[in-house]
Amino acid sequence: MTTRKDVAEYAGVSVATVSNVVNGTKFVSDEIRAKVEDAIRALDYRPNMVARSLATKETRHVAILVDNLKNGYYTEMLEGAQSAAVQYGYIVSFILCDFLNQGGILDIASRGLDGIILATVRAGEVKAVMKQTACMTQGDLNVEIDYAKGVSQAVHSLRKHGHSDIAFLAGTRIAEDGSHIRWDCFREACRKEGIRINRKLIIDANARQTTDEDAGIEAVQRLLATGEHFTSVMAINDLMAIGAIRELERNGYRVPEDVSVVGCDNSQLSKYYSPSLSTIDVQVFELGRTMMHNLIDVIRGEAPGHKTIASEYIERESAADRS
Amino acid sequence: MTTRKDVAEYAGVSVATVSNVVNGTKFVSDEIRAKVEDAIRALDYRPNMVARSLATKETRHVAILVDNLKNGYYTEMLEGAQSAAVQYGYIVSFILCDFLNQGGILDIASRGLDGIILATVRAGEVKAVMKQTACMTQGDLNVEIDYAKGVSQAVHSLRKHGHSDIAFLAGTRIAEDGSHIRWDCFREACRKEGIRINRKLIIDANARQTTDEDAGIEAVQRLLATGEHFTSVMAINDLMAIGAIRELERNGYRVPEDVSVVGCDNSQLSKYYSPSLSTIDVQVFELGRTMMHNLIDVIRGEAPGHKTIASEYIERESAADRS
DNA sequence: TTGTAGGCGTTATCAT
DNA sequence: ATGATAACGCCTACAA
Repeated sequence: MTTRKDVAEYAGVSVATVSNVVNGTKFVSDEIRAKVEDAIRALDYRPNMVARSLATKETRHVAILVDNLKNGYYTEMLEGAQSAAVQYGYIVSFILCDFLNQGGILDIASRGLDGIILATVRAGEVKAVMKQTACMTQGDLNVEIDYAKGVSQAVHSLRKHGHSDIAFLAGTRIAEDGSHIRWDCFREACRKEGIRINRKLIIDANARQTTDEDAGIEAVQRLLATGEHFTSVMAINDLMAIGAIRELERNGYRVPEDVSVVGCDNSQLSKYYSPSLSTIDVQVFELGRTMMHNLIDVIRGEAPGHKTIASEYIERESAADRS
Repeated sequence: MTTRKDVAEYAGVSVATVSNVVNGTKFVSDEIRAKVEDAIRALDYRPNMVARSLATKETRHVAILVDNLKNGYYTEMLEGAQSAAVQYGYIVSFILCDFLNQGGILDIASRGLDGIILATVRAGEVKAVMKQTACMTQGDLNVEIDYAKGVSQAVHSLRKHGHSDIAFLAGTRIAEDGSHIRWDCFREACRKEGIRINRKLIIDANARQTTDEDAGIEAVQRLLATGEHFTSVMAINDLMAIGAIRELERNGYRVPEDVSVVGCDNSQLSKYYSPSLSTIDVQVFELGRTMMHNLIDVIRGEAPGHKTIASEYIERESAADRS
């Protein structure tokens, strides 16, 4: 491995000068700069990031902590995050929450990461332990998702399809992962559209810890048990929506002929499921990109700008006029 | 940040001794060891990985290079890889091929990564450039996938369902991503089952560069154009299979009543698609886990053991007796 | 404008 | 069984 010293000797200058041309730290005369650059080329020199990190306390290495990679939401966010990171010369590691327990946290603390994005329900838990590194959630990074637009488009569309009795499947993590925002948006959208919300059609806080397909099934069971009248269902995410459809069909309801169903996230599934799922698309790639962008701002001591991520209702087969 | 020197002073020993108890490098008397351990606890000392890396030339930081994260195949592999890495104290970064062009390669070369797993079609391209780091493909790491089992189970099942005219949608990257292995397995399976392969039903090397849903659609169009008789279709992956189903249905064929369709990969989609897709499950998590395990072996100078990853046919709705 | 030298936190080689 | 101390490759005052 060729070091900066090699380059200095080859070019007949001091190591400091090499540093200065590599980093542009100080002004270097054109003549010497050329000599150094030639030497760098000739020796195929590449600065050693590890040594640089030791000296500067800056690794240009960040991480993003996610619950899992099965959910397209997270992977798209990772892609977005990487797209921003690479632009600034940062390398990004992913960390799965599951492995955090296995002694992982402490290990991470010693790696000198410049920052960590916490894209997990367990953000608080992590923050409490990791004092060494800047651990930032979506909120800390000053980026928010404008669910209002997509949700209100969805509610508007449902109303135009003749639905006024809308059930809402909220899932359980209502306070932690931002789904309460969707609920707020839903309420607001109904108000705007002049739709009266029937409290009994709000299926809230179920027993299970996740908002997956089974949660959707269970929610519909509880919904049907109420005996209340409804013609459409909005779910907190696509998986719950799919579970809902499945359970509705099992009970003899046709979707969308009898009941319209709307999900949230525009996951890959929603497009391929049958009936294809009407859902709310959130620009998750952009979300990831912005979070990383802002994290790097924070690392550099700048205040992160505020950004709002757009959402949009996408209508597919699962929502339509009642037949 | 508390350093080793702080610990040494606090415990009244030398820095070298602290190292020895931290790393277990040399024998340390119980008495002194206890003092050091107390100091470590009292000062909440954590060794600095960056400094350690500079001294040892070992970062315990690896990367895995993937084409994208949209494909569940890759994300499951990442999860598997991480599960092994964390066990040995390695942190893993992911790198998307797309961002490699944007000056990324050189940046990576200087980070002192201990190793990189190349899970991409463009492996050769990368290997040529990255001489600094150990770049290893699945083959280099001595792990292979036993497609034969799953494929032969599938063919066997199709035969029992009364299918003997099986079309095979091969896609285009037949030489690069291991799909030719599936083709070999298919041939072998047919031989074992006594099924004669009709060459005209092998839809090979299409114009497009990808093996996605559209490729499946196009393949079926070409298949139908041959005018040959067939009652079932095997596709190189799930997305192509779904495209195939779509195009078959558009042409008035019912799946599985008229034509049975089998995919490959057991992606999340295959379970949710309607009709749910019969497919071949490959233990991709285990694949990722083993690759990382073997990579770490290589890093440590040991020869990676050979491992075969299992595959298994999973029958769902899309394959059945002809009606 | 360029060079010198001390320090970043560890490891590892020698002495003791 | 411990302790000094020179690397590791780079950055950065401070000198020249």
